Amino acid sequence: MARPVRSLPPVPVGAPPPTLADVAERAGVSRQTVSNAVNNPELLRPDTLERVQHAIDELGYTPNRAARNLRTRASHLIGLRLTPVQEGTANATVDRFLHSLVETSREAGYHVLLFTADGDQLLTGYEELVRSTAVDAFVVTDTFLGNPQAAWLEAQHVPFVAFGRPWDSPEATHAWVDVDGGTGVALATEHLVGRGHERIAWIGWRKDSRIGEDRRSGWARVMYRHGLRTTGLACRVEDTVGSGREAAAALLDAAAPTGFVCASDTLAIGVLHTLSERGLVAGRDVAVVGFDDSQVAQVVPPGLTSVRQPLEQVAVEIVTALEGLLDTPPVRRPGVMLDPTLAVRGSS
Amino acid sequence: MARPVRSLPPVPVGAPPPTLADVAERAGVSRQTVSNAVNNPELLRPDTLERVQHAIDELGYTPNRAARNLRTRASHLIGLRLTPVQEGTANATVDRFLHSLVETSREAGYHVLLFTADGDQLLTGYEELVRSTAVDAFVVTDTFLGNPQAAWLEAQHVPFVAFGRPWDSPEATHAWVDVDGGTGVALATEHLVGRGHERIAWIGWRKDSRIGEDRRSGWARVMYRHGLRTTGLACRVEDTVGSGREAAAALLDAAAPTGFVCASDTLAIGVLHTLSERGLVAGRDVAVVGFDDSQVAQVVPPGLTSVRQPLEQVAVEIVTALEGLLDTPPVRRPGVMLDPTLAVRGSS
DNA sequence: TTGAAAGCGCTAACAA
DNA sequence: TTGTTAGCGCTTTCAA
Repeated sequence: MARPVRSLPPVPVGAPPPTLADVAERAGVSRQTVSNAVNNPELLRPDTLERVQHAIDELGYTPNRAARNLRTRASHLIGLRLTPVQEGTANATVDRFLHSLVETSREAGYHVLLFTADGDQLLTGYEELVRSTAVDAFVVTDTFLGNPQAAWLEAQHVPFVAFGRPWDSPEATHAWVDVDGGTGVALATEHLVGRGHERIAWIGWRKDSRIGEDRRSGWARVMYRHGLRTTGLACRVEDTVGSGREAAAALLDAAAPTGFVCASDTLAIGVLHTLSERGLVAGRDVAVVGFDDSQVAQVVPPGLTSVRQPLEQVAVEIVTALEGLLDTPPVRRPGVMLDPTLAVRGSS
Repeated sequence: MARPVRSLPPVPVGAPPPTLADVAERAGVSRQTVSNAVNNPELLRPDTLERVQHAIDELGYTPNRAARNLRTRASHLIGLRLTPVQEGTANATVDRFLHSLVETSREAGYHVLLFTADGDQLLTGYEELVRSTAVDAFVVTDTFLGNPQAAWLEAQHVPFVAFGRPWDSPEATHAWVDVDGGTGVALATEHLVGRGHERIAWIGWRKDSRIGEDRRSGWARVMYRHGLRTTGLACRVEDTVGSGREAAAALLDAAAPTGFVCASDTLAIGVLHTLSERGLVAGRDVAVVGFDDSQVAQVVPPGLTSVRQPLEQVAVEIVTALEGLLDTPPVRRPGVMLDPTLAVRGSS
């Protein structure tokens, strides 16, 4: 034991935690009154409440979760599937989002329970948690690729909120929160235009990516608005550093853009690779903007300008929606769309 | 509903999940027999087991967690405090570790529950979960800075496994798993020596960081072994990109090292900054090695050689230790030390 | 405003 | 090998 511990609880070490009955006996009231003191304090006479509260503090009582869950048929747990880590990319919004979600959830009285499930096991993962009543609701994060989770959960009447629009099913009525990628990219493009760039290239994802096309629209919109040429300045590739690198090389050769706006930091890093291979300096010779404001964007020299999603706010909106769904009666909210910001750094 | 859902469960939508009693009735056995079929199948006669199993499958029965938890006084949940995200650094091992931990835990029948707690609230966060019997055990990740969690948990007899040695309390007897940073850095230094470098600098953390000093020892050891000079080639700074950048500049001016070994990818990125400012090319003019094999190391041009912790293996060892602790009677294992590997990339 | 009774779904201990 | 009984700790319902 390295150093003195401040907040030693009144509970004797090793002994089972005190129960409602212990508190009741100590306070000289019935168990029910203690329960009310905890859950409906307004029902008690002030002096009784204080007496009970005192006993609770003395004993260090905290309601037993399992018992409460069994009785109320709720776990106060929110399930979140952890998506596989993509190594070799700059995609790392999970960390920031997760932290915000956990923090916001706690303020609402919920904890976050993680699980993994891929491929064929995907639905099974959700199903198991639903059937064992392990969680009250889910936060779903992969809303593209016609993901079956949302559909399944909706069909099962399991409460959930999606981070991401229901791209493939506009008729879906579930709660969702998303960030307007098109606006983010427009912000980025506008930023480059403001810096005097006229040949601004777009490196995005394959055409079947709805998110990619949405982001691309932000670039196209701003280019049109300023009467700037877009032909020959866009290309769509896979989301890897290598693809970004190759795309940048091809675009530089064919159209000599002075700025690049990319659908992801991963692609933008690819552009940086090409620049450094050609002895070009990002920010001085060619401007580059990424998307996600990853750690990579923050630390790579000379700093990668990037579109930043307001993940903290996303978490707040998600939890708010979740609270609504878990209310009795449930309150359904429409989708919530948030605007990203632009983190400007050396690369532009 | 975008597309057809494959695995519709037999449970009618909206209806409460089936209970043990439902299965018992359907199979024509007692509730206890169903319970045994689930938990101690070897007690049943094969034909009874099959009949019960059939009923379970038909009804899509999964034991209610709350009820089981209440009865067994266990939650099958493992608590993990999510440490704050450090923006502007390359420290992002959390993602990889978390994923491995969740996956390994599941195989052992556990789920991971996240919580946040900082500063004064630190112990309260743990305490609340302990008192409400929300989790069976914890995984503790910040074992430096004389962290009070481990001491508190140990004093409370709460099962936990630490990722990280008990640096500040060698007398501690709790279970831990750690990665040998010194060996990792030795690996890195040896790698540079093998490439013909003789003036290899060390950029580490402040002297009061036990982890930092441990990593440094790997560098010193290899340098001595090869009879290479270390004086004037080491410095200790804060773990930020800026500090790494400044340290690299100072070292280059004073001792003209041809290689840098750093205590973190964050510091190594700082070195890359200095190199690019001076028109030096990492990997060609000066070699750089980081620590953690972060996403940043993986994608930054020209690729940052870095010491990689075997986080998947760490998770496995942690869960194994946890299973031991939660066994009856508990099985205490000594600390487990794992060796890192070196991910070689363009920077060396 | 407080208390008594019942039961959520499960499993440990015992009995048959 | 299977069934019966009891009770984990809590909250809902109803009565005092």
